[in-house]
Amino acid sequence: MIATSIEQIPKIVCFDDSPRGRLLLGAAYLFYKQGYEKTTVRQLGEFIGIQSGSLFHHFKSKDDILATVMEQTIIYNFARLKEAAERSNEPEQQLRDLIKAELISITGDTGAAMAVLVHEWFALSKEKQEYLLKMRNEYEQVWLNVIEKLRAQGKVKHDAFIWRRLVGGSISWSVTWYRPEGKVKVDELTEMVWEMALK
Amino acid sequence: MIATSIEQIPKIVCFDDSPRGRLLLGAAYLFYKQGYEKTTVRQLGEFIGIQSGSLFHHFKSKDDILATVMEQTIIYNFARLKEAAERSNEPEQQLRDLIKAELISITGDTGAAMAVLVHEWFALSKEKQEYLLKMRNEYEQVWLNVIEKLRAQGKVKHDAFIWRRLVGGSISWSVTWYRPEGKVKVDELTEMVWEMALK
DNA sequence: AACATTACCAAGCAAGTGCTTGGTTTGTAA
DNA sequence: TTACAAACCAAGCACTTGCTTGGTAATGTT
Repeated sequence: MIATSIEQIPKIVCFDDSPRGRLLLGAAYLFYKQGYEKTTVRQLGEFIGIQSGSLFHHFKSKDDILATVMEQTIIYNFARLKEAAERSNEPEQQLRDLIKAELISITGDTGAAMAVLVHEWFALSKEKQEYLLKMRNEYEQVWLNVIEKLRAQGKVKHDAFIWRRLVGGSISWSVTWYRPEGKVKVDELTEMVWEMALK
Repeated sequence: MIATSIEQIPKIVCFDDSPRGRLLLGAAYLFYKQGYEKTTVRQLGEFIGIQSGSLFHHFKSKDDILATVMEQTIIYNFARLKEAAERSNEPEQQLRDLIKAELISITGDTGAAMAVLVHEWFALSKEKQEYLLKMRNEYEQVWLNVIEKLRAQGKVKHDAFIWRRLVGGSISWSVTWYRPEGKVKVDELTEMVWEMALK
């Protein structure tokens, strides 16, 4: 059910394979599986194969580890979202690309890290929340730009913020049930969300 | 920002005003605001005005407190959902009533308790998860019955489970942003979700 | 070969954790 | 008034927590 060492778990693209990167990978996995509070520094140390005290050579606190996991996750997925937005000039297609990009972020290669980002948000100190929120706002702006174009074309009628939140909810919630190895493929799911959002 | 005693917080209809009920109310509030793991039995005791040890006269473990909060929340909101489903025979109207009922559960009187239910799910022991999952399935069945009727009428085309999860995601996600005292009223939000779901 | 930097270990401290124990107070009903 | 259970207190036990300290090994650069 739950892995006991870092060799048994899949890589996450956000983290390189330096000692520090492996530490973050292990942390993301354990925080994902057990939650931040339930994961002890001793367990994390054992998981990646070092003494618990040695963690604090790389990071100055447990909280700092969490914040770094989240930061790298945001940075990576922000880049992916922007890339998706630039793939087309046609807003309906742009929307499709954004939906798919976000679904992949959440259910695909960075899924565990994204789950941590969503789930352990308020385990963070206030200052670090504030810092990460700024990055989050940039991310949301990519969405809002596309939505506003759709509104200008009369294809979205409601308030852009609320609309985004409803659609974002559908997508984010998939972390609780979607399994990439199941029979529903990401492209199908993308299409379903897209239809709900626009029709 | 965060209350320091139980008199300062709003009541939750799931819990009566016996000593036990007040304990659950305080627990729901603190678990909601801080998370289950971060809330200590000492803090909970102080919050409701008794010694931490006295909590264990009412419940045999901290885990047991959490499970009871969740159980009562499910029972109450299951009743509310069933009531909503029985308010009409016309599936489109039934759907509207279900959406509104769930939005009220999450954003209204039982909001904090529902947030705990969603957020702290895997802080529970496996056995208690299993027990509560049975109740959760009954709850979902109410939804699926209505969706199947809509499918029979050709108003929903996709798989019922997935459709429910996308709609449920939009609704559940509202816990992260919706404020009842804001300008958007529940009826408007209900309408928006309803349109997304059906059109 | 010499040095500097990075990575790590072994041990442990101070504080906090859930929960137990043995006893006292409070409310209720006969 | 007596009887009894429910509600609670004061103290503390056994254990775990994040993190620090002073040192050693590995790595890379000149």
